[in-house]
Amino acid sequence: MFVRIDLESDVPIYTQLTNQIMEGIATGELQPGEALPSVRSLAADLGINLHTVNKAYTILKDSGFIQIHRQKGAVVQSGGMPPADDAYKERLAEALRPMAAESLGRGMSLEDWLTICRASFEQLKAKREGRPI
Amino acid sequence: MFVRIDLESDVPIYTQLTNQIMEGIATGELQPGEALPSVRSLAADLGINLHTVNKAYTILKDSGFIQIHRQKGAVVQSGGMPPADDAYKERLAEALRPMAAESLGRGMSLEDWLTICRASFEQLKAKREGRPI
DNA sequence: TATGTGTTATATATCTAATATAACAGTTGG
DNA sequence: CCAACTGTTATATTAGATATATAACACATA
Repeated sequence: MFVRIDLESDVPIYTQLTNQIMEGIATGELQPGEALPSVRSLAADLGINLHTVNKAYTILKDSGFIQIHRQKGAVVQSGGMPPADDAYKERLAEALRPMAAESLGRGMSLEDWLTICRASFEQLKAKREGRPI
Repeated sequence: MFVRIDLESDVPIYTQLTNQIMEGIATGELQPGEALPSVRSLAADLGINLHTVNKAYTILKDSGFIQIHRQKGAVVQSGGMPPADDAYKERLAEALRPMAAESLGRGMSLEDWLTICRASFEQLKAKREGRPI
């Protein structure tokens, strides 16, 4: 697995896991229909508890990025990813606001800001496109 | 004061406070040299504890957005705001990554993403420029 | 029938968030 | 000088989040 957990980070382990799996899905490193490791095996691999992995899986299931077949395991969503609807865009804008405020406060220009935003997105997109489907 | 606290939010109160004061500074609603309310009066206004306000003030002081004169109170930084140096830009990019990943996963294009990023920044910037110095 | 899924249920330890009091050091206004 | 106001420090308590440890359950399947 490609997951790396930082136990020193102040970001909760289940959040790190959720983010990295989501990133894997976004970049195509994890293909639709592809099986994720079982909660027990991934927990063992990472040296963490089964429930911590389960919490990440549950979050991803609830937001629609994976499916969980009760006796078969977790699988990357194959019936289309959840849409970027208005509700999501609003949540996104809300989350971006404090960052935009701090950047503006530190004297960044709109161009500075957009450069970093663009880089963050393109980096992931490039990863996906450099990958066979 | 312009601060609104949402007690139902899962965002900690001191973080909400920190963000809103930072936003006030970024938009110019709070001018350099301007005094902030004392920890006790702001806490009373918002119906929260003095230490919660103090925590927000301490974070803003440590990051360089306000100064604290021990017996005079908290004042918006007048000696220049902290810069958007490489360390900050790296932290920013790191924080943006999970959001970019989810947006990409949900099928947003680079243009969709940049539109929302631009709007978040411009909204604050416009507020600042529509304000006399 | 044994094994491997996710799930549920308890229990525990540790840390964060928030509150409640109280006191201290130093400035400032009456 | 004295009362009032700053931030600061200290202690204690409550509630919740995070993470772990065990154990058991329901269900499919090899």
